[in-house]
Amino acid sequence: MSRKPCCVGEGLKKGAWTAEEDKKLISYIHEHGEGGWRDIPQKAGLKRCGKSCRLRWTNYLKPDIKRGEFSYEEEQIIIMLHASRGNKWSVIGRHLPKRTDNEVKNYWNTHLKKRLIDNGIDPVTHKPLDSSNPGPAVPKKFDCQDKSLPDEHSVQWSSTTPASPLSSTINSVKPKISSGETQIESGFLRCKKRFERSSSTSRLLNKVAARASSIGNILSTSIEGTLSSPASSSCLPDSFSQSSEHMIDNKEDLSTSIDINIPEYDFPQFLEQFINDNDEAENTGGSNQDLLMSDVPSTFVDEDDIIGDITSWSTYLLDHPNFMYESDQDSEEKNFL
DNA sequence: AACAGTCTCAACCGCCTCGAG
DNA sequence: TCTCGAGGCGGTTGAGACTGT
Repeated sequence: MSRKPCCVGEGLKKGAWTAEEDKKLISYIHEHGEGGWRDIPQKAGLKRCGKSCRLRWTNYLKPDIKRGEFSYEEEQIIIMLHASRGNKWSVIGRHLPKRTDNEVKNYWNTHLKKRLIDNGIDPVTHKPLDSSNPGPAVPKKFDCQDKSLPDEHSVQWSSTTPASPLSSTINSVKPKISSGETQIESGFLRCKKRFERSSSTSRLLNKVAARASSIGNILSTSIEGTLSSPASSSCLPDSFSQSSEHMIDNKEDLSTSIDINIPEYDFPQFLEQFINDNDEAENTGGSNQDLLMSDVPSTFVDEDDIIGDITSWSTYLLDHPNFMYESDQDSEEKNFL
């Protein structure tokens, strides 16, 4: 049995909305609120189907919709969540305040997907496209290389540079250097350079990728409230359960209070902490597994406790909601140069 | 200036989910 | 338990804008 299309009707208008129609819809919703979409066209005096009205409202007319260019941070969030959730645009959209799922979907299809492919990353699996080579397949050049930068700022990956799927994917999105290129390097690029100098580059990159992937899972899972069920949380340490409850309690905050444009940026600090923690762990024999060749799946599960201290990890995220955001250039220069 | 090719994104289509009766 | 329908979701389309020649 096939259902009749909802928008079959005599004289129903299709296509682009006019300013007049927008005005009618807005004033009706302001007066009566959302919902009851089927009846709205008639009541608002529109020759549109209810579904069309709903879409127009949610994707375009709603007052708290943010339009325009996606920031680098928003791009990272999209990639991270896409790696862990796939084409769940509504889920991804919920993590981007004021962005609609439709906008996220469009942006992925027209920008990010293309960029990943250009950099040799499969946008579906988030793994290097050259799957015939099981080794450390990587883009020929570090993907954050900005053509506008002087040569000394171009980081070349060596053939042994590791690339877990997510690290490859995230690397593949060139940060947008703000106009004027006064931010000679983004914090991201500097982090990469720092990693290059590190003797444990491979492990670090893989772990960062693994943890980053997990952040996506943690955030998604917690915000959707699945961690609140005893069944799902019972397998986790008590400390994490408490932490996740804390996250759930704050899900409203997470979804609404994060201002993507906040210029604060703790990523360097986070990396410092991460590197220190990692070094400590290695010195004490706590982490001796080289993940260089490991294939961290996009839906990475920390079964082997690679993300050992998940409580402090999630706590860090809660305390530093802007950890991925661009820093003040000066303070960052001090940290990295 | 004119045309063709490409890109962007608002809007549509059809299937799915879930709650009400 | 089943059916129905509203709302939600993801995939796709196509008009208009943009870019290159």
